[in-house]
Amino acid sequence: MRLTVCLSQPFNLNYTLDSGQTFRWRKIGGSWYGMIGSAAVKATQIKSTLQIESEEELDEEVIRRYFGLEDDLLTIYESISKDRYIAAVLKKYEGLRIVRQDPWETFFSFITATNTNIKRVETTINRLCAKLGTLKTLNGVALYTFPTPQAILQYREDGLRADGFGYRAPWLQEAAKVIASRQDLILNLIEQRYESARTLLLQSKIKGIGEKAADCILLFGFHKLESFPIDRWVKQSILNNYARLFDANLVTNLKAKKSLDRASYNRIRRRMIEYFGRYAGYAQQYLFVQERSSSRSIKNSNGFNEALIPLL
DNA sequence: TCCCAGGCTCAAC
DNA sequence: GTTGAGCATGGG
Repeated sequence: MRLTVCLSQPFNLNYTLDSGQTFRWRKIGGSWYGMIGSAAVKATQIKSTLQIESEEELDEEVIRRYFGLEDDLLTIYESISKDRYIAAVLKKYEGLRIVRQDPWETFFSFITATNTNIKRVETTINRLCAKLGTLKTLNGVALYTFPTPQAILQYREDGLRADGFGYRAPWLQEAAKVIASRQDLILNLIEQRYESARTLLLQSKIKGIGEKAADCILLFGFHKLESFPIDRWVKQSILNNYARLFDANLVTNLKAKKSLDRASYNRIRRRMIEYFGRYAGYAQQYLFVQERSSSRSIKNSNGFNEALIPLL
């Protein structure tokens, strides 16, 4: 099956799939290979079209929905352009969209992503999919479905530990158990708006899902666009660019401590949502990408931050 | 060898 | 309610 999706608004496939929201898409020769549901998909952007190739029948609506193409990005940009800095970052990564991933995969991925780095999340999760998922080959590229909660349960804690998930193994087991036994949770999370969905998710008391993981799950798995996850990078971006929004005590405290306590996390989260508005999640993702890239460029240069120069 | 990575849990105060 | 140690693992 081949499909051409016309893009009437900004979209950048590279920025979108290389922004730390997803862990399984692979870029091979200008095209991206990945899974949308149980369908292996090859996606190629040619100017303002998105070319889709798959063995399965895929509705254009499914593609649009997955890549967040139904978001009115121009309106979102207008809504979150609150200052010169964010405006410059939005310009730099124009077309980066929040995708709509499978909720269960998002649960699993962001429990795995706690206190580790993206590269390792990618390797461990892809390794697990190759073991427990169903193989789908597209143009000779091996792709796998994401293991069901039942498959994870059957694999047991020891299996996950052996595959490098470390102390998260029992948490992932617990998450699989909850998702397998309580379909109502997913349905309620889909239905509820951000704040109440967040409360519901944290009330589920699944271990490994704290403040930050919950926000990632709601943003990337349920498209709650208010959600503003604060990891180490976003925290750094806030210290660098938005300290003025907070009282000096909080800022001093933030600089001193490595990890963010629950109360501070929620204070910052609420303030940033208040500042950026109902599409705060989009602002967050652009700040995240910018902060990571500028950190890398510092390492690659002579202590001079090149990435920020063209911004301001 | 120590530090860090899309943090979180749990015990102690 | 707040704080801080401890946590699996691999890469720099």
